[in-house]
Amino acid sequence: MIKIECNDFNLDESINCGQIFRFNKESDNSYTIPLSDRIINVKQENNILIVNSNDENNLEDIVKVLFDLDTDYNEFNKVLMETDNKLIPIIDKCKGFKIFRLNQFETIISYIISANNNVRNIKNSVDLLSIKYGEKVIWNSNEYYLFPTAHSLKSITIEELNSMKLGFRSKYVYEIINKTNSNEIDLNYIESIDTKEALEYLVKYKGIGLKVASCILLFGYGRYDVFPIDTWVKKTMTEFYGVNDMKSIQKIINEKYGKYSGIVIQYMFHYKRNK
DNA sequence: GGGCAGGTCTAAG
DNA sequence: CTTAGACCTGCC
Repeated sequence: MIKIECNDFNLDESINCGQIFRFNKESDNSYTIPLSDRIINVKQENNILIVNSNDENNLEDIVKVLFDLDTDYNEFNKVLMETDNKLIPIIDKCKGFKIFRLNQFETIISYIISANNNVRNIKNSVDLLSIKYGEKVIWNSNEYYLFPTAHSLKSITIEELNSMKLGFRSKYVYEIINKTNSNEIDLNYIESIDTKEALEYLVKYKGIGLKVASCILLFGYGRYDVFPIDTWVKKTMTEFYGVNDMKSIQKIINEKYGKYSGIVIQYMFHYKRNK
């Protein structure tokens, strides 16, 4: 067990705002989360995170990266509230919220599945994939499953993906798996290019539109300057600025929130969805 | 039973 | 280049 000090972090809010699909809330109010290579269990007590894992190697650093603990969000929030006073009540509600840094391949697959889908179904499909193809971890005599790697999915068929309730998205996921395995899609390369290029790189693939690509870059690559505009953000923008069409919404977000757009949008998502 | 859920693809103008 | 329809699935 390790303890990590965390200031201005709210685990509950951050984990329940839809950015991560695979987690379990335990009876003691802790959360169990499968990461790329291990299972962690996290509980927050004030400004201390109590973290357990089946693998404590480098655990503190991994948790800090996962929850973006070393980034000072107060600084962003201050600038944003000065730029746009409409954000003040939203940011006030989102105190302690952090953008998670998730496994990149898992993020790509999960957000392709998210298109025109609901959270219950998304979680169900991602869990089915993990149980069937992910590495099993036994910890404290419980069974957990990591999200599968592209390599471990190399022989999956469209029919199997259909049986995991991916629906019309099966063919998209199938293509991403194969192109990742053939190195046509290079997840490390995306790290090296700027956000605009990375968006163009991702939207070439079927099933990845601007929204999904933005989520991949926000949660898989920590690019705060993307803006994944979904139904909730649209509703917030309509409420605040009376605009409906994507072009106007994009323009306002880009001009007002700039390099922090991704964070603002996540705040809006949280604000509107829980209203 | 129709509508909807963190959109995207496709065909048509 | 822009835009309306269709789309798997499960749950309300």
